Amino acid sequence: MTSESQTARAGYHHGNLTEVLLEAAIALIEEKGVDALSVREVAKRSGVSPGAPFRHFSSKTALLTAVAEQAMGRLTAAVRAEMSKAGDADPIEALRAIGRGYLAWALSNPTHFQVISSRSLIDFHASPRLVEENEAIRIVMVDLIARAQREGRLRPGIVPADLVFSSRAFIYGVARMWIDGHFKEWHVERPAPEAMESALDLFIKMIDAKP
Amino acid sequence: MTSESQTARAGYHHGNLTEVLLEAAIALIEEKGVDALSVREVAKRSGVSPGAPFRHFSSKTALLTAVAEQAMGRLTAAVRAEMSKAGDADPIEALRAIGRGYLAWALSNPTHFQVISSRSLIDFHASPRLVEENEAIRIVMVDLIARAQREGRLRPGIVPADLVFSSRAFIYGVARMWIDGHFKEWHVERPAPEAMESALDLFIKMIDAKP
DNA sequence: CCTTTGTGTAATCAGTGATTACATTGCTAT
DNA sequence: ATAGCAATGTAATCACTGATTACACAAAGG
Repeated sequence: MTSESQTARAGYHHGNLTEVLLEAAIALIEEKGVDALSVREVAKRSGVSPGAPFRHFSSKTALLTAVAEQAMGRLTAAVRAEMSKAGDADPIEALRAIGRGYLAWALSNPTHFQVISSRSLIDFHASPRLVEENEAIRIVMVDLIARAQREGRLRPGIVPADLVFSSRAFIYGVARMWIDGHFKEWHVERPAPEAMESALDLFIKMIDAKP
Repeated sequence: MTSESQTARAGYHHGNLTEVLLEAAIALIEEKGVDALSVREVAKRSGVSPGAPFRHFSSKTALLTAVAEQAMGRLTAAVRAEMSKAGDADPIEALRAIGRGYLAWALSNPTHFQVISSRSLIDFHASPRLVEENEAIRIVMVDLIARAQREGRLRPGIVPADLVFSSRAFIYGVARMWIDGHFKEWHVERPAPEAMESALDLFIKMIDAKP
């Protein structure tokens, strides 16, 4: 059992450049930020010539899209994990779990989140995985909100379809304010996790029929 | 009365390059997007050598920060205009006016909005104007929400300070979803202005003590 | 064995932000 | 008026970027 299974570095052919490039890209993004990413640097880190990555990813955008696919998988996993922790007895609590999972993940993986939500760095609609996984979470929200209304758990006067959009907008807004560094300007002094949790709390309180 | 008051193009010295560069930058951003902006192109459009802009803006970031300052002025103007239309009898309605003005402006000036809210394109905290104008609007919100609570117009259980943050997060989330092109994925079929208006409506309904 | 297909290299292109040395201008003080 | 000075524009250049091309090498299959 030789130790070449990880890197698989033959002399000329690299073996599994695709994966290595992805890892290198992620590491680099996490170190220097998304804007400072260059495929040349990724290539250098992978011990390969500057043009090599283009054999595996047709463009820088394609590389970042692949990064986004991996990230999206982790995001939905985090959301689902938080949901199963909450159980599915209470639809409102399930919605809170989604928000919590989403925010917690965005907080822990700012650069990944940035890549996912950008539409100039990646080509979102060119990736079925991205589209489908995003849609899956949306469907879950639609169902939960519909169920919440049926069970009278929703504040009267709220249109379900509008709430789906508004919930997402709210969570996305909180996450992006963090990512974009707006907390300071809005005098959020508490640690980010607490601030997000209490923001989430307020929103849930606002949609809930009764405390 | 010669017609050189606008451009003031002498032979060698340009006269008012600073302003012309700003206008060219804005035009270019509006044409090709923020990412495609280059100071070389700005220089070319202004009929000047590639290095000239750096006499007036120490870096590309500084140029974009200047663009942001101008944009921020227009944003707060739009918000204030909408506020004065609503009058200040009802604090809740004043808050709605802020949200409406903000969203309408973001919708009409997507690229400008993108520049303002970015923290990698511009150096926000290096510009007193940006910081102060942002803070001014925030103070208005703080006051309005405090007043709303005093007058019993706020839904019980809402902490004013939390609502300031959450309101902004919500509005920012809606605006960014639009800017980042997330409406399609979230099945917002209606025209954007309507979608934003009804999202705003829902939020106001949620914070209001009683319809 | 020999061809075909995939993969990496080397060289190169056009375009970028930024810096430097230099040219030109116009204002100000004598 | 004119000498000097500070401001402003130019030209050349640097290191870097994403991307493309022609070519070198290697493994797989007939």
